[in-house]
Amino acid sequence: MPKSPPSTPAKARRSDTRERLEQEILETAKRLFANRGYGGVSLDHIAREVGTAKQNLLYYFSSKEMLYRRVLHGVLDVWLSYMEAITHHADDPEMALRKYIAGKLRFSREHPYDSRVYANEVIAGAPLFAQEIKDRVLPALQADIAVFNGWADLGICRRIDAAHLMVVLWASTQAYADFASQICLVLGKPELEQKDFDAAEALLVDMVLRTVLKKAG
Amino acid sequence: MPKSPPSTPAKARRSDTRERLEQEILETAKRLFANRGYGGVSLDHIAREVGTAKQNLLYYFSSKEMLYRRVLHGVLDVWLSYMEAITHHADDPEMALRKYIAGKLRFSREHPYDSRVYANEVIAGAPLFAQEIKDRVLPALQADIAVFNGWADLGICRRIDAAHLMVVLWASTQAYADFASQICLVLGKPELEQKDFDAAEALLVDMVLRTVLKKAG
DNA sequence: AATATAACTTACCATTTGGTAAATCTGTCT
DNA sequence: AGACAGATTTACCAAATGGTAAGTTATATT
Repeated sequence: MPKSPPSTPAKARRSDTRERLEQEILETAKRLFANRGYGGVSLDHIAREVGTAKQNLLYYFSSKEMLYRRVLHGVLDVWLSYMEAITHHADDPEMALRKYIAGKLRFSREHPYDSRVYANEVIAGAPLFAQEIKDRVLPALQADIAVFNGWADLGICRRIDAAHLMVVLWASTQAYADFASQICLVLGKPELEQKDFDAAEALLVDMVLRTVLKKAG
Repeated sequence: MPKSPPSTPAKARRSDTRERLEQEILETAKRLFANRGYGGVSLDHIAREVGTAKQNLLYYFSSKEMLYRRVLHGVLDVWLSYMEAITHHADDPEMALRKYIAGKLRFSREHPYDSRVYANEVIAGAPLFAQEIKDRVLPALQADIAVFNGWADLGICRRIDAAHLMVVLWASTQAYADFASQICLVLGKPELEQKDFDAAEALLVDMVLRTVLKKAG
């Protein structure tokens, strides 16, 4: 078998492996930062896990802080990509809320490390992250809040404190990633399964719809 | 003025100052662990903040890990002390839930560092803490869940998934300590005020009562 | 006042930390 | 093949880390 088909542009291959390693470093760093926090992880630790030398990390990322910033940036990309449900269903409160809750729970299930990195950073007061949160998260949240208030204006749902509702939704869904270890203890199982996420979704949807929607009868 | 009244038992005075310093170390360590995580804080850092030498910390606490364990133990004491509302009002669902939500929010307001230390530990998978959580938190939670199920059995409230409801309550209330920095951003203010906690309480109580109670009409 | 003990400090130590500089290796292009 | 840039390792470094051991000061007890 030809180990490198001549049709493949040679130039691309090297930068491909570079990108792949870079990505692997980011993923590994994310996992470790998620579990032990920024201060609890050393470059050497990350490098060993990736299977390269610490100095090679510093070839890819100029410093530990820069590596962390890149991780955070990626986390935020993922986080935001799951958050567009409400504004995308701005005409249908029930659908929007269902999608939103489902999406955020899916995020917790599919990206627990991202969720925990984010949580760690926020708990620490977002020292390296405040600006990016202001620039990217805040507009998204405020758009969602505006949608809620628009519904109330139109009279198609009850007027509630949208900002605090967002907090409740955000905290409740994120808990299934961040606090999974303790939820497992409560549920008496080694790890969360899909049906646990389904149960969480059912409860949350129930709670939120009862609160937000105007009862027909 | 007599600097030490003879009536005061001399023996007590030395151990009093000892205890006071020990307490100050624990408080300072708690604050720093809360903000930067276990790995992000050094003994020297804590000592400087307290105003003593690192080696003196090691006189009071045999190692960094032991100090951290003591901090965690204290955190759990406080945490549990705020969690007894439900079982103390086991005859009145509405009152129990109101008190519970109010209590947990008060915990977040009055003990944000405790809350964050706890959150950090749980996010990390509770490596040093799993046993103590099993021994002390789990029974409390299961008692609460049993109370919920008892209400459902009696038909005085709807049958809901009590474990997940506890998660929602826990996460939502704790968020006002752990994620305060971001909630402030959303609310557009430098720090949370009492009225924000009041608004959170109103919304949460509204949501939970709508979900749990059987509507009269 | 003398002595024992508790409280604190000084001096050290091996290891680990994030980071730099230079040397080496490895594909790629002419 | 040889030059060249990209990728990786080797060799260091100063500072910080958790921790030990011995010394010094303050405080009780006799």
